[in-house]
Amino acid sequence: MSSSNILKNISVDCVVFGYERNALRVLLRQEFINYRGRIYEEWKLPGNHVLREETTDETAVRILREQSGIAEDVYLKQLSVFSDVNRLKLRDRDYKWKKEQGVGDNRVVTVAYYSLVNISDIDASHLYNVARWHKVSEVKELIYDHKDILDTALMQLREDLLNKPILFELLPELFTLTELQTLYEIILDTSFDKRNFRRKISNMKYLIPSGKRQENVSHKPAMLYLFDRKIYEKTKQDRFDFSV
Amino acid sequence: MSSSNILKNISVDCVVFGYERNALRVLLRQEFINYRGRIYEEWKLPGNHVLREETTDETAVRILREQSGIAEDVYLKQLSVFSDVNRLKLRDRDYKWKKEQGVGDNRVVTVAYYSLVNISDIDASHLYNVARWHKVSEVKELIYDHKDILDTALMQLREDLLNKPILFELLPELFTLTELQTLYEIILDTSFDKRNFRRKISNMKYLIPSGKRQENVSHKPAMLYLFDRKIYEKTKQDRFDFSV
DNA sequence: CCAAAAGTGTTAGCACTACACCCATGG
DNA sequence: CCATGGGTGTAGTGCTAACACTTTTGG
Repeated sequence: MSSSNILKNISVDCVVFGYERNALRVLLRQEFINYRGRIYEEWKLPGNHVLREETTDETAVRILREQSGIAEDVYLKQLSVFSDVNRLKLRDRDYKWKKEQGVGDNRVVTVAYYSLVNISDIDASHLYNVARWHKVSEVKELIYDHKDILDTALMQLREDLLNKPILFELLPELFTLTELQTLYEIILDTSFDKRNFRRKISNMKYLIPSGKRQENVSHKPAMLYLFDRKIYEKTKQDRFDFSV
Repeated sequence: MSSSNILKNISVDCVVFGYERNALRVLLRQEFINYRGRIYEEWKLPGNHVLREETTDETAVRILREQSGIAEDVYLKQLSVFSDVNRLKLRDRDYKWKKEQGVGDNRVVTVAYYSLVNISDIDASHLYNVARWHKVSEVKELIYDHKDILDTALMQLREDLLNKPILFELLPELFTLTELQTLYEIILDTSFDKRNFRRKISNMKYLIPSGKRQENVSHKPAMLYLFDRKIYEKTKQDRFDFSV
């Protein structure tokens, strides 16, 4: 990568959320940092510098493609800028490693994005370097300020899912109402009454029973639903409700 | 300004909203651009490059202080990054002028903030260069992509004021309920029923009658209210309501 | 027939909407 | 006494929350 091609002071980091085996997960990349004679195993968010001829949105798409094998259109939203002067220097070994990467500046402002993907859509063999899905609830420490970024993304996701039908992005095309409810409950860390949840769902005209049912389950097979984006775009309306 | 001190590729622009004489206003700075033998009068948002040793939040505060004489704590919120590759080149005369400013790079990613201030709190004599309050509804064209930034800020403001008690930031410390209602109506471009509005208000525990009343008005003097931030912080609660 | 999850209705309280008149003040 | 904006109540409607049992399938 020719350094005149990249903006040395600006990067993009992506918080890629997925949902698998009853847990919200985040895609992290592994790096090994050699510091004072010891090898540290570190995890970081997929990220990269912004190229001179690219918007930050394009950088985010490129990161997803190059580092996660995510080729299709996915939900991607700009979160926030992280610009703390010492964000790369919070731990000495991170900073030393950063300097070894050779991009040549130690002041990097990063634009964070978050993304929602359906894990089963992703060809795991395309995952760049060592990248793995981690349970969000079990992520303790990340390189630089990436744990802050992850925490911010999670807060934003919780807020967004109350106002926009985005959780479908985490599910396969066809899903059951119980799967959807469980997903809401896991991310919001709460629980809902099944009947009330379904009544609310049935007011959402863009959530459509597909006619197909689960197969090979040892209980009454559930109806599979799908999210119709076109109907949503047509019927959504701004909420006029200043409640706080 | 020594150019080694500043980040050439990163700036901050501030959309400063105020409210005066029944209109939402925005603070704009005037520049005269000499282009092909003609002087163009241009308006822009207050903005500047980020210094090497400062966060973008700090840049925004500095811009408000230096360019608007806004010294006190004001409401300030990060909006979004604008990173279009050609955002400075939308009009040739803007781009030529930018190059004359001598910061030395033509690829600038800007972090936009929006701010809410009480115009009467601001000492107008401190306004830097020529800066004036413009009716938001009458702003037609701005330099670079600043009109886009303003439009985005207005949309964000409309969304935020439905969910957070931020409009008080635009009013004097003591205000009447009619003033508050008019402010909502102007920004949202709608109208509310007076009794219903007041019922809603009376559910907001942090909105307190001060005991004082208007003076020297030729009608029944209205009660003056104040916004109690401490009570708001204590009593606010997350809304669990996925309605869309 | 057992285990497991699917699916379904009613009631009570609360919030939102629509709507019209009297009150207090300055001039 | 007039003009101006301040201030108040009620009834109907729809959303929300709480709550338990029957159904369908695989094993």
